[in-house]
Amino acid sequence: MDFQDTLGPWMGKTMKLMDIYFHDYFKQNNIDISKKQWIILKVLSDEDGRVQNDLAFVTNRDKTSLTRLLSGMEKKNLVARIPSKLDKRINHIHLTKNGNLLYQKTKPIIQQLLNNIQEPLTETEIRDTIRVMQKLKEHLITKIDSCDSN
Amino acid sequence: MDFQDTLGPWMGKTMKLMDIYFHDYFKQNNIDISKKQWIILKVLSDEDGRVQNDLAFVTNRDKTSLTRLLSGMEKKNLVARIPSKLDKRINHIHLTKNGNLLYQKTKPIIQQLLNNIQEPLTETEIRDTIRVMQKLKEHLITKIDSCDSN
DNA sequence: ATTATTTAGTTGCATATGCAACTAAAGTCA
DNA sequence: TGACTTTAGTTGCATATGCAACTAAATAAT
Repeated sequence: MDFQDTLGPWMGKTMKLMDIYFHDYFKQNNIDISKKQWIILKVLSDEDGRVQNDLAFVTNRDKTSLTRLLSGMEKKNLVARIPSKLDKRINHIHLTKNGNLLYQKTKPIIQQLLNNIQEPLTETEIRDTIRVMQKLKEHLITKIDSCDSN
Repeated sequence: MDFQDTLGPWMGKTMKLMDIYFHDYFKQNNIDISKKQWIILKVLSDEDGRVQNDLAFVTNRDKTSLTRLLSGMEKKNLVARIPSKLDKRINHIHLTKNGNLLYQKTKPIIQQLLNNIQEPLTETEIRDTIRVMQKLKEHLITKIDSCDSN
């Protein structure tokens, strides 16, 4: 089996183009954040005040990576770290007024963006492909877990 | 349309797990290179002595990123930059003996790895999903090009 | 109660990435 | 031939990532 005929490289190239398109689209609309920062805004908009560690988990990111991502966003006044009074180790992460405004501004733009990206695909193609991704993801999780114990 | 129901995030999560599995598998077999470095070895093994800029293009990478990736690989004595005598701006990138040995060592491991990853998928699922990726990729290329001219 | 362990978060180090600005070598054109 | 443009590659700066090692706080164990 040749590497080029497997899913990995095709997914990689396509993801890269999606990221570039995402970035360009934001830039054209004067939205000055990265995709990764946007995802944090989205997660917080769905549920504000999440615990930092939790936020790292749901965004599939090492906690050290999140630490620095949030530091950048704090500098831009998009989010705030609020230490819990019950457990002094914990930070709750909150959207600032500024961060929320920016997120609201991105909402219609993201809708257009998602439509544009998936435009050439049928409903069935999208659904089937997502199902394949889910199957592959579950499979990889079991593979990776079983490696840990070796 | 909700972001979570689109292809992007599913592809992102799955790719991340594939990268982790790739990394772990190499580590278990005492192969001390990253996936990105491995791809360079593979491309050079298929066609040695490629021009540096060319190598950046086929690996979907900014030339500055490749500059530093190659510098790291040169330090590890995996590849060598050979300046062209016909055009003094150009470097031809060659596998070293050491780099080639390492690549040969990875070949059977990569075969197992690719089999393991795609194990739960049928031939049809793989083929259809690659076809969707290709369609999406072509679509994004036209989208991104048309943005440039705006 | 005091020690040991776990948990949340940060910092140091190494890798990887892209944009902008740069150098040097070729190519163009007038 | 001399000035303009293009091309290949590098360097500075900013962002992002993960592993290992660390601090401080909370739990568990004895």
